[in-house]
Amino acid sequence: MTLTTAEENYLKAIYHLSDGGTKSVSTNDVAAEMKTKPASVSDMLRKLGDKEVIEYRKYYGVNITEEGKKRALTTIRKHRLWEVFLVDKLQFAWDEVHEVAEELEHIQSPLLIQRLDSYLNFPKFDPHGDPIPDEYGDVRARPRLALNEMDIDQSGQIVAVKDSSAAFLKYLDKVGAYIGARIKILDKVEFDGSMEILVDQKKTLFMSKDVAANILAIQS
Amino acid sequence: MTLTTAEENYLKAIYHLSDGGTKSVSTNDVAAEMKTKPASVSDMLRKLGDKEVIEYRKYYGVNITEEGKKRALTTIRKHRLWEVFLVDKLQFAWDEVHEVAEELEHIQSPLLIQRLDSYLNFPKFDPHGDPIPDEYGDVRARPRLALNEMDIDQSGQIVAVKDSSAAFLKYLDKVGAYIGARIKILDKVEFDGSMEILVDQKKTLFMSKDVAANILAIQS
DNA sequence: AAATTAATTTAGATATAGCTAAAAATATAT
DNA sequence: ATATATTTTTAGCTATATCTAAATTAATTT
Repeated sequence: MTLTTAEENYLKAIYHLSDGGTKSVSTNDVAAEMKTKPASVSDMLRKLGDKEVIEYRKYYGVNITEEGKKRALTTIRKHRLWEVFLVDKLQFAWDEVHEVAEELEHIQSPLLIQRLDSYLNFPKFDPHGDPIPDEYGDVRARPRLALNEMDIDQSGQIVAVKDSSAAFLKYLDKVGAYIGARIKILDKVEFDGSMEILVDQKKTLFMSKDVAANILAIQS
Repeated sequence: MTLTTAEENYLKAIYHLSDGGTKSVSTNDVAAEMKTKPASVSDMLRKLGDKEVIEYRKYYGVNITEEGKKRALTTIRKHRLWEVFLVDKLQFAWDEVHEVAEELEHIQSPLLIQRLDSYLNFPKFDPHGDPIPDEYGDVRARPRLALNEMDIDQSGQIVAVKDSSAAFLKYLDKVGAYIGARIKILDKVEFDGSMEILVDQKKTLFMSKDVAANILAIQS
């Protein structure tokens, strides 16, 4: 059973909204995520239900099935591998890759993805720090915490952002923070939660608690 | 004015059938090329005419416009660059790339193509030996001749095939001929036109005139 | 428990891209 | 010049994916 591009996009949205299939999702939430109307969503849910990638009970929202989860993870895997390709090989900035990857993820060729994975050296994370599911849909997430949750003198590496709006990504770029940067917490101001952070052992950065809360790191 | 994937495919077919825009093309020919019905083609020609990429006079076939030529060449450029990527970087065989490139060519991102071109070192020919149009649609074809048109003792390099059916490509692979192979004509049999050819200064190949006529080379 | 509000579905549109069958236009043969 | 054959177009239908407006169901108040 093949899915159209539109169906794949809906399924991916449902997978994300359901936190990886752990909770059910409402028609309205899907409509908001897909930037479309609830009426269009109802139609699509019926179709996805017929194809047995979701379980659909009218008026009571949807749950993703095991088959649906597998399909969604394949699409996510393809999206993230293409993002790695664009950044590592074609010198795209990490805030420029999303739209193109959104198109590339729908190319149908298991061989292509297998070869791409190998060509990129089997990366485990995309340029935003999100984990890349393996061929079987297994994901190894690493424990991440926001910078404002780290203590003074702790060191680590930036691996992701919570807010991936273009505005925020541009700001990070400007101040010299990036995915992969090694960081150390130099100081935390009790009063407002703002922080002083050492980046790559040379640059010192001041940031508000709001900014710090949107940057995720792994400890080292 | 953007074209849909289907429109891009029709335009590409019309470009090829018209020999690069030098002659007009009939509805029936387009239908045969696109493996669809003439009725469907009529509809599409009206649409492409409205978008001014072809000039369409009912019952008298179509001519591609300058704008249409530019669009078709962009699609061809993308297709061929992706083919180079698949063969050079992802170890695809040259007879496996067509279908995937047929999908990849529709990805919309001028930046992507510019970067891909640079990443591949601005290749001038695809893995089948066909020329890759530059950003402005310029194509530099090199004079090619079929092996059966070459004389004894002439040397050259295989750059393309006329018959690119899977069967023929597989046969070439099997006997050790490939795009890029250096060749030398050792002997030609008057009686049936069959030939003896030295490949890469080591392997000797016997081939019928029919096979030789389907392999194109440049002289050196 | 009835009324109101919110969420969701259905009904009836539109646009794209295809199809078949019938009609119309062009080309060819007698 | 007329008849026949070929080519092409039109008309009307199907499927996907969207929409708006109306109807229905579920949830919340009073």
